[in-house]
Amino acid sequence: MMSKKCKYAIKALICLSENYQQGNMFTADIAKKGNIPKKFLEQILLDLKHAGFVGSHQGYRGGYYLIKAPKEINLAEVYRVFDGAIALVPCVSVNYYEKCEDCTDEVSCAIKREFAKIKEQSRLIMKEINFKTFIE
Amino acid sequence: MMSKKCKYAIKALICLSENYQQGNMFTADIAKKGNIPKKFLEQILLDLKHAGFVGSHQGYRGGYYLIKAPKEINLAEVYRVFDGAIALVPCVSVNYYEKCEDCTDEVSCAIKREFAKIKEQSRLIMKEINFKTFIE
DNA sequence: AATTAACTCTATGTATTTGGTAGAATTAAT
DNA sequence: ATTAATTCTACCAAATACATAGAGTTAATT
Repeated sequence: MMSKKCKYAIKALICLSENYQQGNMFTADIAKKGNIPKKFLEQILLDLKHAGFVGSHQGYRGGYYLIKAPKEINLAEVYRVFDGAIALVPCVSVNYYEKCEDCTDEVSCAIKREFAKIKEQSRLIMKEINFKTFIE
Repeated sequence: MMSKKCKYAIKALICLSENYQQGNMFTADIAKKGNIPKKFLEQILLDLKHAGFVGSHQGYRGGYYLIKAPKEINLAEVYRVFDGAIALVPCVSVNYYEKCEDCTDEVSCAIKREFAKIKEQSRLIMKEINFKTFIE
């Protein structure tokens, strides 16, 4: 399962995609529209900013806006920011590789072999889904 | 990511698959072979028993053995026992359906629409992988 | 019959993650 | 100067993950 944080992030990005190139949006409005706790959403939008998906204007009448075109943001990269690896085991992750603690021989590991296939399929489908597909 | 419990369960099932129709195995031996904490493995094997994958003999020289043929056990069903839904959002899960708390209109929800595709792909690939594929 | 070595079951414990809140600081248009 | 927004850091409670502990049950062997 995906974390709520990640789901909220996706909802926020959908909101901002619908408003793409039409100025910024208030956190409060995104929160209301997406039914997301405002203070929690603030954190999420900051994360999205640090990750380079959104930009912000501070001060009176400030807010958030999408930097990249909706089509140029895919689900895989957003997922990774909030929930980390797409892979189900760390040893097959490209972006978050870690050796499994219990593993004695990674080369011959059947779990690694099979879960590499799963990861690759998941990665491909999540890469195909972008925020234009969400708002259509 | 998959829980360690689920990974340990898969490792145990691989062990038992390799020993299919050759009598039972001791928890201690599976634990040693899989580098799994024995007491934790005991719980897991019990869960696998309650889920109908393995059988056991009690008492002196007792142990666990696979009930179903390795080919007849797929990854999707094992995953569900330990980590629950394959779906990334509860609203697209068949076996663990729940309405999302923050959802206002499930019918028009773009997240539901897109994540249903992801779930279906994941489900298919995980169903294809069985324990014969693991031991080959 | 006693011993031994296995599974069974329930309770407990600790560390991490998740989901969120609080509040002060900063910024900039009005 | 005021107002209304973002920024940043700290904190907190509940749930989950990852075990460990120990008593009880079972059945082959001696």
